[in-house]
Amino acid sequence: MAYDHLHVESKWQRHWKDQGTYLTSQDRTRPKYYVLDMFPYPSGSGLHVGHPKGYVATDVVARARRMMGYNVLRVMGWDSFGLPAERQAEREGRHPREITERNITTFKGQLSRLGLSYDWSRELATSEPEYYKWTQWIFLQLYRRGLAYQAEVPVNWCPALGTVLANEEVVDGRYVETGDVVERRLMKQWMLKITDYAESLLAGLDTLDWPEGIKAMQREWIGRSEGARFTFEVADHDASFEVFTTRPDTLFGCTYTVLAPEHPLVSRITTEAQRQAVAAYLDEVSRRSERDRTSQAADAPKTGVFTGAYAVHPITGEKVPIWIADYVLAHYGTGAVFACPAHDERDHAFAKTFDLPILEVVSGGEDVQQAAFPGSGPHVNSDFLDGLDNHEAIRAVVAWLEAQGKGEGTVQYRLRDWLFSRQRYWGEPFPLIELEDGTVRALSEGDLPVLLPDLDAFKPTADGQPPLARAREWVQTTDPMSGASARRETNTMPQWAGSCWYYLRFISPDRSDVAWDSSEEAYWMPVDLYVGGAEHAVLHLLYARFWHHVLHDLGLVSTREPFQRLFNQGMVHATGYNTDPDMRGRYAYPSEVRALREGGEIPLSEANDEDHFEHRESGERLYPKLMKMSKSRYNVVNPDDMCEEYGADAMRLYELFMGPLDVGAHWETSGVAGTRRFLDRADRLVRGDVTELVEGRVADAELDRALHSAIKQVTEAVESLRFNTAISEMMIFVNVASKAAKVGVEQLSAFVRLLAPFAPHLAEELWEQLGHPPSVVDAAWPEHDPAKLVLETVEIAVQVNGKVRGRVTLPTGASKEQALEAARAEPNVARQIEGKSTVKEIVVPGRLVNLVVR
RNA sequence: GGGGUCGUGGCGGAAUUGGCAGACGCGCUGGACUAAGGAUCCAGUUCCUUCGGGAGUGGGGGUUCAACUCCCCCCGACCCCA
Repeated sequence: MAYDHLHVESKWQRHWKDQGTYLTSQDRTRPKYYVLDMFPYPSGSGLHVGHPKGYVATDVVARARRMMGYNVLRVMGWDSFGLPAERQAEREGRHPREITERNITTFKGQLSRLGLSYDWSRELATSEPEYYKWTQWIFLQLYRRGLAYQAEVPVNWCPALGTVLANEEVVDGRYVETGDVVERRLMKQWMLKITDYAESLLAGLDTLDWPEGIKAMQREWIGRSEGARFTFEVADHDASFEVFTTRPDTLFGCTYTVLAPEHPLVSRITTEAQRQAVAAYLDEVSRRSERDRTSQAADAPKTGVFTGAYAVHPITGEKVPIWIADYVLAHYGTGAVFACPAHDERDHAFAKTFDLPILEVVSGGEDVQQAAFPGSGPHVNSDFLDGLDNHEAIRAVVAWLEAQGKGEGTVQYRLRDWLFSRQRYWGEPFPLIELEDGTVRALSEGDLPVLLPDLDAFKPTADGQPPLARAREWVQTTDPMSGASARRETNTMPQWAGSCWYYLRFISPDRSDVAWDSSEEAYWMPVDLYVGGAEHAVLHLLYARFWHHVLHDLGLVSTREPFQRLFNQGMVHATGYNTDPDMRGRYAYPSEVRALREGGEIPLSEANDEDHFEHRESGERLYPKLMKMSKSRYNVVNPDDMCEEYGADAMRLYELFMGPLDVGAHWETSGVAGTRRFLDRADRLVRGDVTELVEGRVADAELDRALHSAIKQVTEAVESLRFNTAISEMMIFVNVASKAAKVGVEQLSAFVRLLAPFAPHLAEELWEQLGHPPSVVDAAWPEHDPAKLVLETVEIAVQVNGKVRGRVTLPTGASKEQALEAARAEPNVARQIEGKSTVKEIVVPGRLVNLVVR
């Protein structure tokens, strides 16, 4: 008999709501545990089963920690500003606020059904004025500290969307979301000086309990490199340019220099003879994206053009030609490099292409005319560096440059300042005004929030101004300080802004006088466990850390780092079917797919990649591929359907049982049926339908072993987040208990408490069934007894020459001699070793015996 | 091109970190109870086998009494950086 999940789940969800079960406790005597999910952007398509995987995992942690005596903060909110709502609003002719509210309702409904233990009284949305008031306030803190500035910078401009995009939103010259073409343009933008915090962000990583891979990605993103900066004079001009290099030791191998095409010096130094060629090249370059420019492999064709001008080598005084080439980027380093083709692959390829000289200065490689030698070795052709290795040479040349006042050793970061403005409507307005004389003035705290004005069109204006320029009355304002007329800033903040500090707002979401209560902040911070997708490895996590470091320097938060432990859950995949083997054609819904094997139709669930797939209606050939779930690929599974058919508890269990939390997993709905069967077996067991229940506990070593092993595994899983094996231990307990002649209520009660974080609804029902008053949510977590894990006898394997030839059962703790004696007596083993002499005997207590014979 | 993660039955995945490969679950096969089965229960399920055994964790080599686990080479997948 299957239990009625719809009844059980609605019953307990109502009970929890009526009792306020999940409201955060005000008890400050217990140890705290702040477990946080990366809050979602409430998209129009709703949740699919991949989204709740992390939420279910954190829910298990939160519930178990609560039972272990922790005071748990468990919250959810919405990252609700963003471009998609704005575009949806344009399509539907509604306001983005309306779209956003509708989407939030959908998301919340779907999440609620899963029985997640969120304290919904702390719900927040980044697009609410009560929230973004404080986002603006934090911006003011940054601004006052000199960390926000305006600059004319090359940006990714998307004409179709009428906005700039962040570098990370552009791949291959197109917006990753829509495929719209993106071009490079110089525009005045707000920037945040995250580069000032490069060293701090780098150092902080060492203190964090994060996956090494994510830390490595952040380190790479920050890209600290040590090297030297020095100056080249331009021959016959009153001009010079700085270069940065990590290999100053190869300076004597410099045979030419290269400026970025956008370098300000280019137009000044280009000779008449070269002017036309340079102009043509600049035009060509402007059409290439940055990624195209930098993503060239060493063997990819190099482009560039000679300016006609020469630079003076800072040491030798020789003249070397100045080229421009697009592999040098204007805003990385100094926008200029010296080229040493003998020891740098890109320089080598460039020199080969344009027939420039190649001079070896580090020996130890092959023929440098044929290939660059980037390795180390004694220096040659290098005057005072001759004979030194790379390390010594770098130190010597930097010392020389510094002594001559021509340069210095320096540290360079790849990290660039954060482009912080967007020409969009649905984002936080800047708390800034511009006076008529052009000075920018920050508003004061009392002027916040700067509310988003209501508009009925959300596209940029015809003359290319951001949508907010449409709100004429809003834009035209007066300076609250002087009463002078002023204009409001019409850019808005990027979507990353709101998510930079939401974890702080959850701490005291109802305070209207402060962003957060500092004593509460001191109690709850840092976030003990932060779970979300690895796709935010760099951006969100770096931006949020940056703000937090600044807030810490301002004395506004008590910890240096916001997220002590980070865990990335893997994505959920499902098979998508496309008319093209490379998935560039049209997708088909699984229900439209027919699978054929040897000409006959087989169920889709049995098919593999070797089978033939076609569209039921059109007969068109289809190709299967396991892919990330997404609506556009027609391969999503809706959690509502799972809850309806199998129940939220079965769905929750399957999310975690699929495989390790941190790796991708393939969704199979039949697996949910499996976890549901487990719950049904547990239900029947606790109801006494399969075996006799007795008061107290029964003395049954096997049963106790299964129980205590499950307690141990589940308890460890709460720390390690390895839930799949923990669930299997609970299954084993139910299997063992179901076979036992009788089971004690105490033993079942312990099991139900283990089950509670995973399947909270059924666990409440079973807890009641066992005679306990509600709620199991606050029952004490069981502890395992190591003594119960030891069985009286143990079966060990007997190997002969490394191959298993038999098994013997021994009392636990048997001596080596006993083990050997029993092993030799085992008939099959005895036959195998008969007439042979023993060379070696290996005994691993409780595991195996290996007899090496000849 | 560089770096990282990984590769185990028909499928998802276990394996105390060098000690019985395939736990647990899905699927499948047979049986029981059934008017019925998308319910439940029982048994089986890596492959080959002359039923003695033999082979087996992407492929090849190595270290070891013992290798999914450690080392070297190769192939493949995914991710990140160029």
